[in-house]
Amino acid sequence: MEEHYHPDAIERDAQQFWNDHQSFKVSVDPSREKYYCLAMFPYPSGKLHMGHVRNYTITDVISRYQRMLGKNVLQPMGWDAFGLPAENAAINNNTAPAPWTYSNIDYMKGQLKTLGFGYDWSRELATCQPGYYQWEQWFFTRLYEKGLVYKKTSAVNWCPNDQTVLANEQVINGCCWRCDTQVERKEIPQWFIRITAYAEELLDDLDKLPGWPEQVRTMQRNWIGKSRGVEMTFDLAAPVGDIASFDVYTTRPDTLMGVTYVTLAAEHPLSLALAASNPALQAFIADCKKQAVNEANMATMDKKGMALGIDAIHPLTGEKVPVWVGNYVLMDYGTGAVMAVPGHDQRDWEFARQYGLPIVQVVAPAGGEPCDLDREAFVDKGVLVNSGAAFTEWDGLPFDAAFDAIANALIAKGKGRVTTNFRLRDWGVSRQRYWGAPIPMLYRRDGTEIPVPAHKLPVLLPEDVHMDGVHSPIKADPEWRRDELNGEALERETDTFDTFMESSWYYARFTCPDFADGMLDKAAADYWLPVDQYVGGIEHAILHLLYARFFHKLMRDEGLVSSDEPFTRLLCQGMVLKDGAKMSKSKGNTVDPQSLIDQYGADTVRLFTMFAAPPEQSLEWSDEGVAGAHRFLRKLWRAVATHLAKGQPGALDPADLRGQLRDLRRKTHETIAKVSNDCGVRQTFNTAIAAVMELLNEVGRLDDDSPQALAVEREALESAVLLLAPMVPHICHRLWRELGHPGAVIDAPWPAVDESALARDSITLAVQVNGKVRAQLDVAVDASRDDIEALALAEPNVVKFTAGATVRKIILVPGKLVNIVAN
RNA sequence: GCGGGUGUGGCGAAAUUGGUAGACGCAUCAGACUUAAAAUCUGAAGGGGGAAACCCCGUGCCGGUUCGAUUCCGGCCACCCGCACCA
Repeated sequence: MEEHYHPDAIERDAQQFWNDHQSFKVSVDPSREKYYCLAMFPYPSGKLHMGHVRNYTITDVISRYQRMLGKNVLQPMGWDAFGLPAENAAINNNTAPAPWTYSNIDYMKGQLKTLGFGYDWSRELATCQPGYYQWEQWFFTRLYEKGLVYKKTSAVNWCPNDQTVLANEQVINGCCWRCDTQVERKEIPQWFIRITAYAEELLDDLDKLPGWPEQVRTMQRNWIGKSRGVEMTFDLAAPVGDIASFDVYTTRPDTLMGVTYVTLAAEHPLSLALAASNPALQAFIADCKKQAVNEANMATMDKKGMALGIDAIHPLTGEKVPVWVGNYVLMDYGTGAVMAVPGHDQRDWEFARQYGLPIVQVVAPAGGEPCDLDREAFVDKGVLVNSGAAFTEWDGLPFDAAFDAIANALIAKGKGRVTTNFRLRDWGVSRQRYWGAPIPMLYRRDGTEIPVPAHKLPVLLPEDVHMDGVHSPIKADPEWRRDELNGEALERETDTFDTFMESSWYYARFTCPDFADGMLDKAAADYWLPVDQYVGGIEHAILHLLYARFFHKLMRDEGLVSSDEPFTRLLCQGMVLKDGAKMSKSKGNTVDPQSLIDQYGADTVRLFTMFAAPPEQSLEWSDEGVAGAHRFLRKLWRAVATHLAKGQPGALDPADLRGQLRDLRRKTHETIAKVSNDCGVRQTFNTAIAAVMELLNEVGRLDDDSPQALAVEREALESAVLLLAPMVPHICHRLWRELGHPGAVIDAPWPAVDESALARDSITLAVQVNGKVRAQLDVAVDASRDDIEALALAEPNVVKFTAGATVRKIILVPGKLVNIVAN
């Protein structure tokens, strides 16, 4: 065996072997247990960054570990190929999005190969291929026929100078990123999918996902935001045109008696009706529109309002309350109108203070603590006070009783009803951009729509286009827009799908990427789905993962898949940081994976990535740490080479081991047990690697060249190679061969723990006095409680700290410690 | 603003069910080998005190529960992620 570790040749050879043997190509095999391991597929942005490397290394380690457990492992890879950056890159590089995207895919695929990931490349797909998006278009028309798709007007960011729609990302400080013009909100017709029809199931089924991080389930629960509340009608004191009333929704009907005004959205029909004859109001509404469509902005901006000069009738008291318009009420949410209770809502309180509106208290702390509404609103649930002269019997009611009493009073008057409300809104899938899947809809002259029939699919996106930097080429092309059906001239929809559409079902298409007769091949999908382990960034905790869960249920209801949920286990990896900040081009703190692979080899990069932090935590990049990982691989190589140079080991006789040989064999099996648990259960690969490092340190301390010692050392080194094989597969591929095995290490079984090797004669206990460690005590493993207590009390340092005190009790934690409580 | 998370040596981290805080690695220092360097190996090391044995302090901050808290509870602070058209 060569004395020195040369990763370039070793890695080339191992990759050649896997390629020659088609090692990772898999097919349906009902006789074997399947394991589908999937990383969130990349956007082909140009080249791999460290976040990709981390994501795919974690996934590859899990895949290879599961393979060693004997499973039929599917690990595919593909490209989330549509999206905004391609349009910008095409403009900057004077090319079109398609060639830019395909060339990036080509380059990044080469990089993935040099990292040695075990993908079944025969299943590669890119979402910009017609063979992929045609099924998405077909599925959308199915949803349309089922009534799960509809069109409505909705707000977008509009640059009045460029006359174009902007993504949130393209709005910088409220202005267009190209021309710095102040962005406006504009209502345009767009397609929506009724995710709210599945809100209840999406919420309930979170309980069926014990393999997901609790934090992600909590985030999704809060995002869906199921609430029980009351929808009620406020009549106007005098009708405005044909508008005589409007509805509001509240989760706090207990505070209804504290309503001192109501606030409408700028786009509310009532606001618009009044604006027709009110130039000041027109100006205010126009001003309200001068802001981006972004909830974070909405929540943090200065609240502004204007009195509409009309009154509404409180549905219970019959009193008049003024109607206002406010910039913070959005037409998209709820009914576009809110009842204001400044005494018990902090936002309303601030608004009331600013405009001199009355603040009244109708809820008091249940425990009678003081609260001062001059300082802030009292927003907690409490008991009713001052709740109207006609309803004094409500005073003193706690929240639940107050909710029911007031809801019932509204119901009795025909002014309201109890409803379940979701914060979740329907999914707007229209994008006014070119580089996406065309939405398969056709329009008649009268504006009515027809879904594109299946035989006319796919609606192809032309790839040979010129980007002018502002407008979508398919919107600008009258030829492309023209279509016909049965002799009737029709116009095509020119909006494209949100790219979340493609990423919502790619995991299912990977089971049958070339299936030409439908969206999914049922046999393949039923065998491989659901995905056993999904791995990706925490930034996808809500949107992507919720849409994919939704799509899975839609596909189930179409009879395409048989499970309720797409991803059994989810691992959200942390970010890669450098100098404490997220690695990003804009911060200029990126590390190019390629240069590290060239310098140290893929195994070093993989090892450092897995060793530096547990997968769910952020990972602080360290060039010195990478060098350290490389050093460890050299040490592993040298350990095997040195061992082999000592000659053939004898036959291992486990029953006859003594002293350091028995200790080393125990360490070997303790390490197998720990690494198995760390990889298979805890998914803490950093501690798994640390355990193998400890084992190798012990091997280095062995000073015995007897045939029996070589046998123990052989077992330790072979175990180390097997345990590290998922993480550093190239070097382990070679070392396994050097150790004399004819088969490849990828096909070797995961090592088993010999329980008998773990046995000990004695153990060391910590002895505490009042919780502080005062001594260490070696005792026989079978020592009795009495013996241990006597030995502990006799320890000199224990005697010193218990002198003059009475021993109150002695706590014994078996195998760990003794705590003597004395005072 | 709302929702979720994180906080432990000079640094990345470990402590798996409430049980010896700092495993493993990086950086540092000392020693061995070497003409020298690199590489490699050995050792030291949380802070403070002490010749040593050993003692005191210490897991963002304040408080609580417990024989015992990095771990559980309450309140704060700082930073990070998401907020529906970035992917």
